[in-house]
Amino acid sequence: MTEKIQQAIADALRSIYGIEQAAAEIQLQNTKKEFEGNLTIVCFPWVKAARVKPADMGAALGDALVAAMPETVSRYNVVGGFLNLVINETAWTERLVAMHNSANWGCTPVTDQSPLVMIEYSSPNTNKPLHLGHVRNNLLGGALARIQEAAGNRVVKTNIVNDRGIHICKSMLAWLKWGEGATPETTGKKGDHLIGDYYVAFDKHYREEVKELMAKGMDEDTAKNEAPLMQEAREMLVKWEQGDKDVRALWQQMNEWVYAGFDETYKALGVSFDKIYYESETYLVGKQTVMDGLERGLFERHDDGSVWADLTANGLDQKLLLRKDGTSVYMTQDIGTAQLRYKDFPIDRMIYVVGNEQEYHFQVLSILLDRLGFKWGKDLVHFSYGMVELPNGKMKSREGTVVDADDLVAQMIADARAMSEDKVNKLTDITEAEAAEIARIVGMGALKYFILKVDARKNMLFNPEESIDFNGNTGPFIQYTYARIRSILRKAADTDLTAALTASPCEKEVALIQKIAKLPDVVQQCASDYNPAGIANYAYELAKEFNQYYHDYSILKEDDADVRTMRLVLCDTIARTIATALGLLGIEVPERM
RNA sequence: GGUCUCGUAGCUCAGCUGGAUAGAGCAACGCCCUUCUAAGGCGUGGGUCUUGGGUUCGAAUCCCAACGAGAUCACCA
Repeated sequence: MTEKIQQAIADALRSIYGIEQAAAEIQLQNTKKEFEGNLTIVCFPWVKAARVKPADMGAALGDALVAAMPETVSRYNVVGGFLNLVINETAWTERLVAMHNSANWGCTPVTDQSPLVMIEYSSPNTNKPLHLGHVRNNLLGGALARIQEAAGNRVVKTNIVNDRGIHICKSMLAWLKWGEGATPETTGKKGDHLIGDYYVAFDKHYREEVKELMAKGMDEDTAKNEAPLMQEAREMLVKWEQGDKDVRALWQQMNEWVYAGFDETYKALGVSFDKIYYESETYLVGKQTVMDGLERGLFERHDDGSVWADLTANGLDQKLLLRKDGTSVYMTQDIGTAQLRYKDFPIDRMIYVVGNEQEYHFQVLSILLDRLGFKWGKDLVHFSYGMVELPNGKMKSREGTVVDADDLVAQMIADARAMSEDKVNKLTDITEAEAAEIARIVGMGALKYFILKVDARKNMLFNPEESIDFNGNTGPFIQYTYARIRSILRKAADTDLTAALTASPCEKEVALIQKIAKLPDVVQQCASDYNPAGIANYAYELAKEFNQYYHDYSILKEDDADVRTMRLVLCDTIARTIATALGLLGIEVPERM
């Protein structure tokens, strides 16, 4: 419909004023509520070329449109340079039916020919449990993946697990020293939390050692370097690299505990991956790739044996790729991971979901991958998101000011449960299992929406003192709207919603139809902007608009059967649209709540 | 110091490639449940869109500068 109107305007501009204007670029916006009409065309862009007054142009275009497509444009009005079109009610009915019948409403089908987009997200270290920052990463990554897929891309979700390095050795060492053989089974702790405890223990003892050494007159840097615990950790890392049997066995064991813990958290968050890479498997590939690049003359070796990339041509500095002892750095590992991935998948576009503190890293990685010949390297996307801050600053694991992911999830679900039991008209005829499931869906909905509704680039504030809301602009508000509609539809289960609609929508209903109709555009836009928050905002606006309608209009009690059916179709389409939008964010919808 | 983000109501945030009188939620106050689910709806109050220039029919939006907040510029990952 919009395409036809755009074309008609382009035709009118040409025939009346001799202005050539590409139809697709003509902006049609929804008319503001204060004015009569549904769609608005802004005439200002052409008045100069046409040498007429804005209002005269509006009238001329309005006349032309009514003449050209009377079945769609029933009338118009002009305010200043704004041409407001009133679209025929039957056109809206047709629009509604088309959306209602659309099998996968709002989403573009994916084929074998669709571009392959790989999304890396989560990427945890295996020495401590996940916290709120990881939650943001995981939720954003999952949402991006779903949105890309809805926009018609093949999507591969990957995770690169940082399972090796000095930080793992710290946990291992502490466990050996003070763990007394503790396991998740003997302690009843989740594996990731157990290991995290030893990471903290290491740090505590280590700091004591440093303090003692400094008391003996050693300067801080030397003390940090020479503290016995740190030396032991380093020795352990060397042994690990050498493949020492005992160290590797312990490493394996502890990682398994951590993975079991992560799996629980991932499951609770509704996060999954198609392919998981481990740094212990990619870092050697990275070294090899760098060595190959060195041979091809892409990099250079310094006198001390270290290998560097010269980025001065790109306006950057030199970047180390291999230390003089031949060991790899962060960048080397990311190159190796890229190499493996490229071997595994025909990647067209790569998206890294990583915090904004690593913007420089990805700027460099992009240059290096491009230089190495990865076709997607140059245009790799660093989806850079802001930090989650607490009222008194950033989260710091060492200072214990972290919001633990598992605690938060449990708290949200408990809050949701309490909330539903406080309700005035709470559900009484449900089983314990149903109540628990609703609390899970609603609690997680509140958490996910809270995080995803804000622009990912911005730092966001989380105040643990104030629990996440369930009223207002929240996930539960939207879920509640869905549940209300489902309740109506259950009561009208005997109505045939596929029958031809004869009733026309009223003004408020037209506004809702216009809102629903935007879903495909919103999905496309949010996919190309990498903007999950746009989906959240859309879902909220739709839910809010529906709630007003729900308050003012009766659906089941409408006497006119034709109108009633039309309203049911509208409700059904809105429910599906809400479910789709929330689904893209990884938020489930309850049938009742 | 260089680079990159961000600055909108008391608080947390929307405002898409410039469009009509800048919007929500929370918090405060006042209404609305014998009526399809009150996790809802309606209303009141609350703003020099950090500041100053520029671009033009029109700027919260684009450009420049200043101020303020954050990130980054490691042989840490």
